[in-house]
Amino acid sequence: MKAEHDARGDTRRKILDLAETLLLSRGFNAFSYQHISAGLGVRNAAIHYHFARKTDLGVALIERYRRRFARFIAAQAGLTPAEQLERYFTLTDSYFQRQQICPSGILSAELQTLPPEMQQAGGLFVAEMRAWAVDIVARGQADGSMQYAGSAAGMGALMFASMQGALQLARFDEAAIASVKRQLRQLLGLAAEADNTNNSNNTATTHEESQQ
Amino acid sequence: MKAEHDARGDTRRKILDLAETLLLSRGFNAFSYQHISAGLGVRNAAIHYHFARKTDLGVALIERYRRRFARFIAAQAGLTPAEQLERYFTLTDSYFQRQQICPSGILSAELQTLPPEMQQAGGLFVAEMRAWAVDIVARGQADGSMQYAGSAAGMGALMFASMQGALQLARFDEAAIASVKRQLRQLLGLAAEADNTNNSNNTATTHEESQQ
DNA sequence: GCGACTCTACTTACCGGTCAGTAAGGTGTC
DNA sequence: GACACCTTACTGACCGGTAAGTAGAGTCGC
Repeated sequence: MKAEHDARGDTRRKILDLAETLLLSRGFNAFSYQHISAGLGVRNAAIHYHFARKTDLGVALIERYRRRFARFIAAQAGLTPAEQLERYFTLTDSYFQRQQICPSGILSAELQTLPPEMQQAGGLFVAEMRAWAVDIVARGQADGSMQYAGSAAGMGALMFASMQGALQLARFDEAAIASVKRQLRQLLGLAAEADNTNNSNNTATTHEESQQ
Repeated sequence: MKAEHDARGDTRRKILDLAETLLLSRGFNAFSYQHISAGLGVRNAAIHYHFARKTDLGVALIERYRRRFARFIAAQAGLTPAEQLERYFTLTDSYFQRQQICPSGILSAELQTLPPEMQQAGGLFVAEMRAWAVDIVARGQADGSMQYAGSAAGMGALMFASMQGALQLARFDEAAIASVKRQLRQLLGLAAEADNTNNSNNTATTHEESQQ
C-alpha cells in the first residue's frame, strides 16, 4: 500500500527547499546539481527533469521568494510601523541563525555572473523589498511614531542596505546585526526593544508553499 | 637592447591586478586561472608559477588590500572627520564606476565557500575597515562636528554595513549609493555636500604597489 | 672572454575531478 | 496505453593543479 506515495510535486518542492538553503549559504555559483541530488538521494537527472537548466531553478527560487515576501507583507498589514520594523529585524535574525544571508544580498553580489533571467527577476524582488522598507519609515514618520532627519526614501534605502550589509558582516562579527539594529532604532527615535522580541512562534518566514 | 625587459615581478603584479578586477566584479568562485591567463596572454601554468594554488592568490589579494587600506588611512591623517567621511564615500563611488563591489562585500557573501586562509585574512581586513568607520564618527562626535543618536560603535557599524549594502544594491538601482550617502550625512548632522566632491584626482585607491 | 653552471620565468602537455546538460529506458498510476 | 517521474549512462567543457622541458640572463672559475 506504499506508505510514501510522495504526494505529487513533493520532490520538486524538496529540490527548491534544498536549493534555497544552498543558495543562501553558498551562493548560486557555488552549488551544483550534485549537491542537491546527493542531499535528496536522487540522481542528477531527476533535478533536470524538474528544472531543465540551473537558470530555471534560480528563477523559480526568486519567484518563490517574491510570492513569500508578498504574503509576509500582507500578513502584517494591521501592525504599526514599529512592529513591522521588528518583524523585519526578526526575519534578518532567522537568516543569521541558519548561517545564511538574505536573497537580495547574494543576488546583488553575484549579479554579474547570473543569467539574464535571474538578473531581471532579482531586480523586481529587490525593488519590492526596498519599497517595503521605505513604506515602513514613511508611515512611521507620518503617524509621528518615528522621527528622523532626511527623507523617508533615504531612510528606507539606508535601512535596507544596512541590514543586508549587517547580515553579511555578521559572518565575521556576530555582533554586527544587533549593533546595526540598535542603532537604527535610535536613529528612528524608537525606544530600545528588549532585543528578544520573542513571540515564541515567528513562523512567518519559514512557511512552506504548496504551490509548484 | 630589449625594449621590454619586463621588470622583474611585472607579471606577478599584472596577475594580481587582473585577479582583483575579476574578484570584485565576479567573485572568487566565478573566476578561473583561465580568465587570467587569457587576459594576460600567458599560459595557465604561468599563473600557478606565481601563485601555486588559487588560495594563495586569494590571500595575496586580501593582504594587498590590507596594506593599501592602511596607506589610505595614513594618507588622510590630517583631515577632519567629515573630510575623511567624504573620502570614504568617494572610494565607494570609484568601485561602483568600475562595476565592482567592495572587497568586504564579496568576501562576506562568499565566506562559507572560501578556504580557511582567506576567511582568516578577510576577518582581519573587515575588522580594520569597521574600526576605521567607528573612529571617524567617534572623533566627529567628540569634536562636535557630527551629532547623532546612539553610540559611535553603532553608528560606525551602520555606516560600514550600509555602504557595503548600497554598493551591492546599486547594481540593481544606481541611485542607491547617492541616496544612502545623503541620508548618512543628514543623520550625522552634516550639511549636504555638492555630491560632486570632485577633486579631479582621487587617486588614493588606484595606486599601484611596487611590493611583491 | 669563454665554457659550465644556476636561477627565474615561463612553456607544452597533461591529469583526475566536477560541471551542467542529454538521451533513452524503466516503472508505477490513472 | 498514456503519462508523470524517475533511472542509468553518457557527453563535452571547464576546473585547479602538476610534471617536465626550455630560453635567456646572470655568475663563476679560469
